[in-house]
Amino acid sequence: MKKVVVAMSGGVDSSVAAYVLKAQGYEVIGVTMSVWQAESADEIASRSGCCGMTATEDARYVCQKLDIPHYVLNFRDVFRKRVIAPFVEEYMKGRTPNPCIACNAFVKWEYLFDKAKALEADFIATGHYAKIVSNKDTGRLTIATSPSAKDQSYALYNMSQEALSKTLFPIGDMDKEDVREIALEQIGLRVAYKPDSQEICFVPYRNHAVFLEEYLGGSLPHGNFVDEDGNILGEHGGLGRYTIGQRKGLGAFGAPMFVKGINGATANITLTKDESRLFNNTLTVGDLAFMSHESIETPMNCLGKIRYAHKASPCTISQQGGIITATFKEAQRAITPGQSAVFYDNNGGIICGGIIQ
RNA sequence: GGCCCGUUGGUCAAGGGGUUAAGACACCGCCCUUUCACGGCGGUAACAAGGGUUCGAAUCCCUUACGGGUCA
Repeated sequence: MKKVVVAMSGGVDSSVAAYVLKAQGYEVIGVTMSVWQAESADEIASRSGCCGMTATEDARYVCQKLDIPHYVLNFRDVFRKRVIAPFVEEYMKGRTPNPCIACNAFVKWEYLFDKAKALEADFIATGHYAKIVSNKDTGRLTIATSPSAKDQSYALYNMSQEALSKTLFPIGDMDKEDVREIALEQIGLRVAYKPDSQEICFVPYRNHAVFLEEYLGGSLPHGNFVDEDGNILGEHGGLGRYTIGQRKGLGAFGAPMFVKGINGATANITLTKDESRLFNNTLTVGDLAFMSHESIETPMNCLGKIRYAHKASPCTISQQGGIITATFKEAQRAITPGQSAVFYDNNGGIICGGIIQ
C-alpha cells in the first residue's frame, strides 16, 4: 500500500483530497503545518486563513472523521525564515511579494516534502486545483492548469522535478462545487461550506501594513507621493501600503490616481492620473524556476501571467543567464516587481516562471 | 483699513438661475480572490450663516464669519 502525506489545512479542499486518496486505497497520513501563532481569540474568529489555528482543530476533526492519523508539525521557524522575513524585506525594498509562492516552494515542497520522506511516504498531496503532466517534447514533468474555474497552477510554478514526481493533486481537475458536495454528502463534513481561504494566512484583519509595523517594531518608512515630474503631492502612509497599479487608498486628488512606481531607496511613490501609463509590453524575471523546459534556448511564444488572478496573455520569452525577458503582444497593466510571472504553453502546461525584477 | 477672490458630502473636486447637485478617495454592505492589487454591484453623506431679487437660487445682490491675495 502506497503511503501519502496530505497537507491538511482544515479546509474543504485538502479534506476532500485526503478522502479521495483514502478511497483510492492509499495509506493516508494527515499533516497540518503549524506556521504561525500568536493569534488572539478575536483574530481567530475574524478570519479563516489557510494555516491558522482553526486549521489545526478542523483538520484534526476531519482526520478523525476519515479515520486517518493526524500530525501537527511545527514549521514556525522555517516559515518565519523563508516566508515572512523575505516578505517583509521585499516590501521594504518597495516591491510587492507574494508569500504564497514562497510558502509553496520552501515550506510545502521542500520542508514538508522532507518530513514526508522521513515518514517514509511515497507521495505528498495537497488540495490544490492543478494537474501534474508530462511534457511530450521534453519528457519533463510540469504543472498544468486545472479545468476547474479555481485553477491554482500559477502558485505552483516553482516545484522541482523531484517534487512533481512525488506529488498528488487528488482534486486537481474537479470543480469546487463537486468538492463541496463530496465533503457534505459523502463525508458529512461540517467544514463543507467553510469559506475559501483568502488573504495572507499569517496576517490577521486583512491588513498586512499593520503586520509589517508589528514585525518591524515601528512605523513603516514614510515618504512622499510625487507626480511623474517629481513634484510632491503629499505624504503617504508608509512603504508597504502600496503596490503598482493601486488606485484605492491613496487619498483625494480631485481625480482618480494610480500608483506608477515605488522607490524603495527614497520611499517616494510616483502617482499618475493617466492609467495608460501603467501599461508596458516587456518585463524581466529572475529567481527562475523551470518546469517543462530546463532552459529557454531560443525565443519561445507562450502565454504569460503576471499575477495570480490575471488572465494569461500572449508573449515571447527569451533567456539570458538567470534572467528571462518577456515581450507581450499587448501591453499589460501594472507589471509589479516582486510578483511572479508564470509562462504557459498552449496546452496550459507551465514552461517556467520567476519573480518580476 | 481699501480693493479683489474664495467658502459645495469626512477629504479632493464639478456645476455660474429650473440638475434626482457630477466624479474621485475614505467609510459601510456584497461579489471576485490561498499574495498585493485591479475589477464589478449597492449604500450613507454636501451647496459657510442670515437676508434679499426672482415663478424659481448652489448659481445674481447685500451683510456677517472664516480663509487667500493685493495696495499706501
